[in-house]
Formats: sequence, C-alpha cells, structure tokens
Amino acid sequence: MRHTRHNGRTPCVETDCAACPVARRCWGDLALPLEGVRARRSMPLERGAVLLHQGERMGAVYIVVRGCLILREDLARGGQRVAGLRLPGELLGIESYSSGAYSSTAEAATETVVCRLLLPAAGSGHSSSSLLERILLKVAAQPERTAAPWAGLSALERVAAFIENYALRARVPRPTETAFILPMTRADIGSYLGLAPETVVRALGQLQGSGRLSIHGRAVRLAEPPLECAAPAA
Amino acid sequence: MRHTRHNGRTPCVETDCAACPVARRCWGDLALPLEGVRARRSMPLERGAVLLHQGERMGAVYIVVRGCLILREDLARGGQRVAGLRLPGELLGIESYSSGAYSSTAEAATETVVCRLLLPAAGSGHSSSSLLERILLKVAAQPERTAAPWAGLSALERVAAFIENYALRARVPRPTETAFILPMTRADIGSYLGLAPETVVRALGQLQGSGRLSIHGRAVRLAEPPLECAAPAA
DNA sequence: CGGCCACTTGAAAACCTTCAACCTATGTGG
DNA sequence: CCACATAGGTTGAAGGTTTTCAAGTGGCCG
Repeated sequence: MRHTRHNGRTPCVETDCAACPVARRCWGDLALPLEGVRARRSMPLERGAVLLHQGERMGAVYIVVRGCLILREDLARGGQRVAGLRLPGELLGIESYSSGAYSSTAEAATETVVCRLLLPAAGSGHSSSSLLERILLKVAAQPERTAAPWAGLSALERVAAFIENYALRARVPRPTETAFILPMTRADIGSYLGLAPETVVRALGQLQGSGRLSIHGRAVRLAEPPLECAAPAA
Repeated sequence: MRHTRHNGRTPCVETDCAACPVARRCWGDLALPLEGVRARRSMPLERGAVLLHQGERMGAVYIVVRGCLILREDLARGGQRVAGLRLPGELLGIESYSSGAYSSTAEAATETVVCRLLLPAAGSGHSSSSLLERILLKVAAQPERTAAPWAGLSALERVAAFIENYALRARVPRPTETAFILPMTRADIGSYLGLAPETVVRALGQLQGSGRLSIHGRAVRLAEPPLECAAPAA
C-alpha cells in the first residue's frame, strides 16, 4: 500500500480494495473475494470540477465513493443535455471500454471522491477472473439502476419518480424522516427528464401541494418511502 | 460438437463460438480469441413466441443471432410498455445477472434465432478470463447502443431518431437504397418512445412529407444515411 | 451596490393525447 | 365464396399538458 497523498478522511492511496474499510459501499456484500481488485483513490473533487471530458480518449474506469457526478452530453445537433448521474458505488467510463472515448463529460455536482480502478489492458488475456467477474456483475446491474423508470409518464410523475429513484440510489437512510439535498439545479433535473425547468418547478410545487413530498430549495423530504422497484443490490 | 436438433440453415447445436461460421455477427472483429466461449443455438422462434417472461428466475444469457426481440415490461402502476429491442449481436438477460429475475418479457417480433451462452456459475472463480472479458466488452458497449438518443426531443425527431438508430443497429446494408422492414406496430413504436400510436402515424407522415424518409406500411427507406453517432462497434 | 445565477410565477402558444370514426388486410366459419 | 370478426393503420377535431416568453424575486459575491 503506497501512499501518494493524504487528506484526513480521504487518503489518496493506491491499494487493494480488500484492505479498504469502506469497500462494502463500492462492492456490496463481500461474498466474492476482493483480492486482486486494486484502485487508487482521488483527492476530493470540489463542486463544478470536471473529472473527464466527452471525446477524451478513455483512460480509466472510475467508481464513485462519495458525492455525485453529473454526466453532460453535447448533442450532435447542438445543445447539451444531462445524460445521467453517478452516485456512490456506481461505475463511470466503462461504457467507453469498446468505443475508446468518453461519451459524456463528468462533473462533480457536489464534493466528490472517486477511485480509479486499475484494470489490466483489454485483450491482454492476463486479467484476473475475480476482478472481471465483479465488474461484470456491476456493469450488468447498472443499467437497471440507472435506466429511466419515468419513460412515458407525465411531467409530475417523472419528477416524483426521479426523486424517489435518487433517494434509493443515494441510499438516503430514512428519506421520510430526514431531508436530503438534491445536488442539481432545476434546469439540470429538467434536462435529465426531458422537461423545461419551469415544468420541474411547477411539478415540485404540485407534489408538495398534494403531500407527496416537501421541498425547500434543494432539500427534499419524502412522504412515503420509495418502493424498492430497482436498485437494491450491487 | 454435439447436435441436438437440425433445421436447415440453423442447426441447433452446442458448440464453441470459435467454430461458428457467423461468429463475427455476434462477436465483432475477432481480435480476441473466441476459445472457451460456448453457446447453444435455438430453433427459430416464430413471430409472437415468447423466449422468457418477466419475473421468471434468470436461467441464461442469450445473444440474438437473427431477427428481433421486443422487450415488454409490466409496470407496477398497471399497464405495459415496450422497454427495448434486441437485434443481432445484442445480449439479453445479462441485466438480471445480479437481481436474479428477468426484468422484462422477451417476445420475437419476427422469426428470430438466439444462442444461449453457457456461462460458468457466478462466483465460482473458475471462469475463463477470455469469456468474461468478451462479455464485459459487450455489456459495457450495449447501453450506448441501446440508450435512448431521443430523450428530450420532439415527437417528430424522436421517431426519426428511432428509425435511424434501428437501421444502424440492424445493420441495414444500404438504408438509402433498399427498404427495410420495421418489425413493430405503430403502437409498439409509440410505447417505446413514450408517444401515442396516432402521434407516430402523424410523425411518419410528416417525415415522409418533408422527404426525410419514405414509408409504406412497415417498409422504410431513408433519404440520408444515419450518422454513426452510436453503435458502430461491438 | 450591481451583477449574476437559480428559482419562481403568469399568460399565451405550441404540442401531444384522447376520442371517435373509418379504412384495409387478413383470417375464420358457414 | 361470402359474411363476419379482428387487428393494425389512418384521419379529424377537441381538450389537456407542456413549452415558451416575459417578468420578477432572492441569495451570493466581487
């Protein structure tokens, strides 16, 4: 374990995940051995910092440890959209494994720590089965966690579904008792959901009016716990 | 190579993909060795046949060889939606690798042949690195091919983007010269895109009127070749 | 203080859905 | 062969939802 830098609670070390005290947050239950999974923890990225750019040659796969990354995509037809979020335990960059270039820009929505996974070169044939199997599990599970459960819903339901999905993925402890912070602007939420920012504002107002949640600025508290329709495992 | 059944052009055999004459369609360029990747080809599924049901215990991962599978999802709030398509070379069922149950019902939209991949048990630690690496590559690439490039677009643009994306994924040879068949009803397309079937009809009419494509029933011909914005590799 | 950014609100316009009717092709039973 | 039923497709008009435009508020920071 070679220390490269230090920062209080988030030492920047290159280490085996098996030795990490918070490996469970990344890898879920530890039924599979973690030996051979090596990673290098980053310094905290402050809000607004960009971890990687769309189009950049893919250099690494990251896993989010703490905070939140927002994925922005420049569209061919001009303009930008929010293509996704990455919350603790989720992978970033693996979707570029075959295309070779990152498909979106990843920006810290709040103070964020990531680990850079140390992967063997593709095609080398020297990969550790254990590592590959763990990653495959995560990659396979990710679309289900990440996929839009709000397709074909009304604006109101979309916003509600988004917030409940966020609470699940962010593992908010007791979302009906404690308020949590949405780390995005109304415009970002709108872009992500395919809605105008004003529509997000009005939908939040209606949801609050009907008692499904309460919201003050970016602080939300849910009235009912979200169904574990997706995102329990991994 | 053990024959289990036979049917003209689609013998139902359990074999090593390295020995399959059309392995390139499934696995792309053959830079990585295919040794150790074993699969069992199915009999052709006729239109309407169901390969697997939502909620069913996950028993296998399939790869589409020919035809098209349509993924239908029963929603918690009642009703159904088309959650996706699977075209030749695309994987099916891997997203249930961690949840353990299929998340949607897969129905043949046209005569379809699949191969059941013979995977080692998860967590066994006896997996072939070569197989895992190939599958990881495919799984990583799939969201990019499959993700909705029409989020936040108007109905017209959504329908256009869908058809172009379909032509790319289906590898239609010269989509501007030869017509190809969309293997879905207007209602299915609408469900997939989050639009009413009538809206799909009207959008197709407008696209034809403006010369972006021509359509007769389910046969489409494009005016301009789709940009290879996604889905070139894998 | 002034500027900027996120957020909010209202009113008009654009868009999409819904409803209802009708059409066409296909398949079935008499 | 015809009558009938069914499913997919198409069209028009009405109504609802969402977007757009415009204006205004409040917080934060130089």
